[in-house]
Formats: sequence, structure tokens, C-alpha cells
Amino acid sequence: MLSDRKRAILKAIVSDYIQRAEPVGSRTLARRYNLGISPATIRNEMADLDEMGYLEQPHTSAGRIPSYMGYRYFVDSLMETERLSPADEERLTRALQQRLSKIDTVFSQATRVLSEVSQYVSLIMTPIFGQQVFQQLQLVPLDTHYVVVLLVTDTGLVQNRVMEIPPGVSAAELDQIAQVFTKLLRGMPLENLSSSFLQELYSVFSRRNKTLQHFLVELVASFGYTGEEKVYLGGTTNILKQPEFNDVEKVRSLLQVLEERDHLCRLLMDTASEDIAITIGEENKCILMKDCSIVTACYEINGRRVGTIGVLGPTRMDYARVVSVVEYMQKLLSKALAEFLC
Amino acid sequence: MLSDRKRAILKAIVSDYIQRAEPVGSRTLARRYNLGISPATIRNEMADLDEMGYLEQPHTSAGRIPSYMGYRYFVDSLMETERLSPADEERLTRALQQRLSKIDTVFSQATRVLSEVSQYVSLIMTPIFGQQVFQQLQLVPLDTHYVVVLLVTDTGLVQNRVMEIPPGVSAAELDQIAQVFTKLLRGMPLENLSSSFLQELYSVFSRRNKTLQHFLVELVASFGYTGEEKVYLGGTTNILKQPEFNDVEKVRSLLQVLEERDHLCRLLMDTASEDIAITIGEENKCILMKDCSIVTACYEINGRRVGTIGVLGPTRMDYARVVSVVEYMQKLLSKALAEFLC
DNA sequence: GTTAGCACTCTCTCTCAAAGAGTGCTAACA
DNA sequence: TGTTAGCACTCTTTGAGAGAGAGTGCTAAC
Repeated sequence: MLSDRKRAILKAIVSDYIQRAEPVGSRTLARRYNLGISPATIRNEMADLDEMGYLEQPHTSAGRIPSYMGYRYFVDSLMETERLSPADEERLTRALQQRLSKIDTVFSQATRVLSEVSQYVSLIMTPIFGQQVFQQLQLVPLDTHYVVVLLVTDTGLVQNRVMEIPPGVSAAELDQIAQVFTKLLRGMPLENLSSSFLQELYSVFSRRNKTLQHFLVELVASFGYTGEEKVYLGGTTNILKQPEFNDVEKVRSLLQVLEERDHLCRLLMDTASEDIAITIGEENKCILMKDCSIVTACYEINGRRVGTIGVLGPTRMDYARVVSVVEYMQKLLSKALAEFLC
Repeated sequence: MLSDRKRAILKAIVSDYIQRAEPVGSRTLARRYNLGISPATIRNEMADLDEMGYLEQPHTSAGRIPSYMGYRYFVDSLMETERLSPADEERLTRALQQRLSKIDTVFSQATRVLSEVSQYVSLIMTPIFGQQVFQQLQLVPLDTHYVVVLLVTDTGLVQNRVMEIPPGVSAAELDQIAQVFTKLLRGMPLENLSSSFLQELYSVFSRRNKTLQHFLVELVASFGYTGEEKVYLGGTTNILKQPEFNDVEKVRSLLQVLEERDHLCRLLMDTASEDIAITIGEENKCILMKDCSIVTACYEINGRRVGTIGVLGPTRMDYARVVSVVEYMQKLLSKALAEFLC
């Protein structure tokens, strides 16, 4: 356990470094923060904090910068989050208030404003496909050969895909299939579609031939489809304003991560459980992200946490502010989606 | 008109600069290319080309680099495109050959492999919404309150959107509306939906009340929706390997353009007419793109050029190679889409 | 326990000189 | 007359060295 004085010093150092991006020395610290002790004393405490692993020294005659442990301690027990400024709150609110025609627009607007207000990179993942609850299936024949499979879930997702109609199956029969599906599946999370259900389904249509069976298998397969989640990404260029990304090599390795949808999903899903989750530097599974931190939260649809929003920045990010922004956006987005889906 | 010797020298300079990214001097040129003339002669010719505007000098004692005019001349009359290597051809082909479940996958695979093979940034725009031809409309009621509007076009696009059912309209009536729409509109490009058509439509349903009219207006409005075109973007990080993007400021301004979907659309649409179009440096409408060039081509669906693919790189890009890659991908994608849509 | 003083270290910036690459001009050459 | 060799000149790049500045750790005094 750290003494109060050490805590005060650590807090001052982290705050200062977050603000200025430059190693903090004892003299500067004494001048800028009213700690009531001399630089020499601060030096002693800093040496302790260094040894304990909370601080690091880029080189002998530089000031100290927070280590990963320093950031972690700061975030867990020193940081004071405060309410967003009314101007920022309004900015966020307004972006989601205007009449939005498509659910896609809700997400893209949210992503845009989230990066603008946070001044970092923003990420929003659409509801996880498998976690959505089946509501109904419709089979809409386009002509004699093709049928549109229309899958509706509780989160407002309406997904369509075109399939071939198996020979000899009439429109009435397709309708019947859709009805059986809907009846059997309503209220079931998509990821829970087990093979036992399939058995039941097949038995209903057991009188029919192989072709139909094949059709059903393909139909169900389209439900099990993962990777339907889209990740909206905004404000990539914001990160380039940060002095730590003045090196093109660093930019490249970060962009490489941001370019891969799968990486982003993993980044956002890792922490999907808690309320507001903060992943700092080396806590990231992806080694290329060791100089970045992510603040994530889940938004809700129908009271269920179905998707994640996040803000990504350097480890030196303004955690207090970002937490406020993410928290606010989390509520805002949940509300906007609820309204959108009526 | 340039003399043969000037052409040979210009060609050598541009080729050399494309390859090495460093100003080319007369001595180096004489050594590396077998032009049969001395450095001094080359110097005289270079001075001429400089004065004519084909070359530029970063400073007095540096070699020459091609000006915008130099690149333009090179692309128009000096460049020799050659066939892609079999390895590259196979790489491109294979990416689009595997069984792809969704049309989305076709585009994203194409984008990925296009950037990998070209080693620059790749762009693919989905078919322009308004240019697609209406095939049919279906109205599928979800329950008593909501209906899914299902719009099918000739390019395989199946788009759905949820609308409220106006009070007092039965399923049978919805069906009738859909049938009238389909009958009146089949074969018409979406962008041609004029107000005269609307009059006709309204007259058919003229006996009905305001509510229905409102519904119809909204329905039609959803056809006129633009911005449905998606731009796939790949290989952003490739551009950071280029020495001209060692400056973070340059990277930032480029990424800013790439972040805006509208910018990208404009980039790709500007040149949608010709076969293979090359836009060099300052020819770009967007001033931030003055150090970049784009090679674009259109892919076809049902024999109509509906969308654009492109490769973006520095003005110093390997035009010959990129043209080959884009040309090959253009054909490949048209074929893949034809097969996909059966 | 706290503080002042001091020697020491390391980076950053500036200057300066030398090296290197390339040019333009002039005069000689075929 | 076109081509070439020679040469003085220009400009950038690189590296070394000096000095300033910031900060530390240690010691000794308060």
C-alpha cells in the first residue's frame, strides 16, 4: 500500500504526463503542483516509486514517466472522473437526436461523434449475431427459382439472403417451412440452435426427399453464420496528432491492427463482460497494441448487452475524460437504438 | 513533339525514379541505362526537358525528378505495360475462385487481394444504387404493425428496410401495392423514377386516403436513397512503406481523405467513363491528394458498368504494373460477380 | 524525516567543416 | 554543328564537438 504522499506524487506525475507527453522531473513537479515538499523529497519518493515499478526513466537524466503499473494504479485508485462539459454532452446528444433513417446511420453517426468528442479513435461493434434472439423467418419467392430468406431478430436486425428453391417445392410449402421455423425457434438465441433442434425440424419434414433436407441444412447454416458483426471505425487520424505516433513505423503497426476487422472484434469482445472496461498497454492480447489503451462499454437493446463501443488511444490517453465520454455514449446509444426500434 | 532521344531520356528518368524514389542525375543515368551518350549530353537534354516542364529539380545540385507533366507524358506515350506474372495472376484468381457465400465476401476478398498484389491502397465501390435496374418490390408484413420492404435489382442487390404499416391497410392491400409497383417499374433504372411516375402511381391508389399516400411517398423515397454505395478499402498500410510518406503530416492528410466515404466515392466516380483511367497527382479534385495517383476501371454486371475498382498510390507509383493488375482484376471481378449472381 | 548543494550524466541544439552528388558553362573535338 | 571533357560552383548530408539545459543521486546539514 502506498503512502498518501506517494499517491499524491504518482497522481501528479501521471496527470502531468498525460497532459504534456514529456517526462516529469522533480523540480517541475514541485513547481507545478502544490505538494508542500521540496524537489529533493520528491526525488526520494520518485526513486521509491521507480523501484516499486510504478515509474520508469527513459534515461538517467530524464524525468520519470508512468510504467504500465503506474497507469493501472492511476486508473484503479487515483483517477477522478468528472462529468462531461455541457457542450460535449450536447454535441453527442445532437448527433443521435436527428431523425435517422437507417440503423446503419445510427451507428455511423455515433462513431463519428464519439471520435470527435474524445479526440481518439472510436470503435462501435454491431450486435453479436449469435447472441440475438430469433423472432421470425420469412421465405419470399422472387420467381420460380429463387427465394429470399428473411431473418428477423429482436435487435431489429433484418437480414436477407438469396437461396435457390429446391425443385418441386411450391410457394405454399416454402411458407409452411417458414411457419414451422418461426414457431419452433421464436425466442431462441441464434447461437443455441443445437443439432437436437435440427433433428426435430427434419422429422417434421421427414416425408420429404433429400433435396429438401439439403435446403433446410443450408437454411440453418445461414443462421449459424458468424462474422456478421460489423465494426465501425472513426477518427483514425486523431491518433496521428499524438506525439507518440510521430514515428511512421508505429503508425503502420497500429493501422495494421485497425485494418483487420477480426482484430477489432477481438479487441472489443475481450472485455464485453464488465460495465466500463479499461485495457491498458500490454494488457492487450495483440502485441502490436502494447502502446495503446482501450476503454470499452456495452450498449443495450431490450435490456440485453448486445454490442460494444470503445475508444482507443495511446497509453497516455486522458482516461478520466474518455471514461466519461464512453459512459455517456453508452447510455445515449442504448436510448437511440431503443427509440429507433420503437 | 519530343525527339526520340529526349523520349528515351525521359523514360529512363521516370522509370528510375519510380523504382528508387531518388532524384536522377546525368552521370547515374548514363551509367545505369545504355543510352550511348555521355553525361554531358544527357545534361543538356535534361536542361531542355526541365525547361519544357517535364522535369523538376528539388534544388540546384540535385538530380531531376519527373513533374506532373512528366508522369502524364510517361503514362500516355512511354510506358510499356506487360502481362502480370503467372504467380500474381494465380493469386488474384484464387482469391475469387473459392466458394464465396455472400456478395459482400466477393468484394472484400477482391479488395484484399488487390492491395496485396499491387502493394498499394485498393478501393472497390459497390454498384451505384441509382444506376441499378428495378426488378421487383415485395412487401412482407412482420406483424400487424411493421412491414419489410424488399427491393430487388438486376445486380443482385436485395435491400430491405422496415416501415410502419399505415393503419387500416390489410396484407392483401400491401400485396397489391407491391404488385402495382413491380408492374410499373420493372426494367426502370432507379434514378429515373420521375415525379410523373409518382403521379401515375398515386392515381392508381387515388381512392385511398392521406395515410396511404404518405406511405407511398416514403416507399418511393427509399428508392431514391443515395449513399447506398459502399466503398471497400484495403492495404492502407502499404502506402506507409513508401518513402514519400515518411512524414506523419502527409500520412495524416491522406488518411483523412480515406476516412471519408464520400471522398472515396468521388475519387472513384470522377473517372467512371473510360476503360482504364489514370488520374495523376494534381489532376485529383481533392487538393490533399496532389501527391497521389489513382488507376481506376469499371467492372460489369449484366454487361453494364455498374461499379468501379481502383488502386491508389503515390504519384511515383509503378503505373505499368498497377494498370496490369487493375485490368486483370476488372475482368476477374466481372466474371466472379456474374457467376455469383448465376 | 526533510532539504540544500553539488558533481555527474544524458540529451538536444547549434555550428562548422568535409564529403558527395550534381549542375552549368566553356572550350575542345569529330 | 552536335558531342564531350573538364572544371568551378552550389547545395545537401553527415559527423564531430561544444555548450546549454534538465534532471538525478548522493552527501551533509538542518
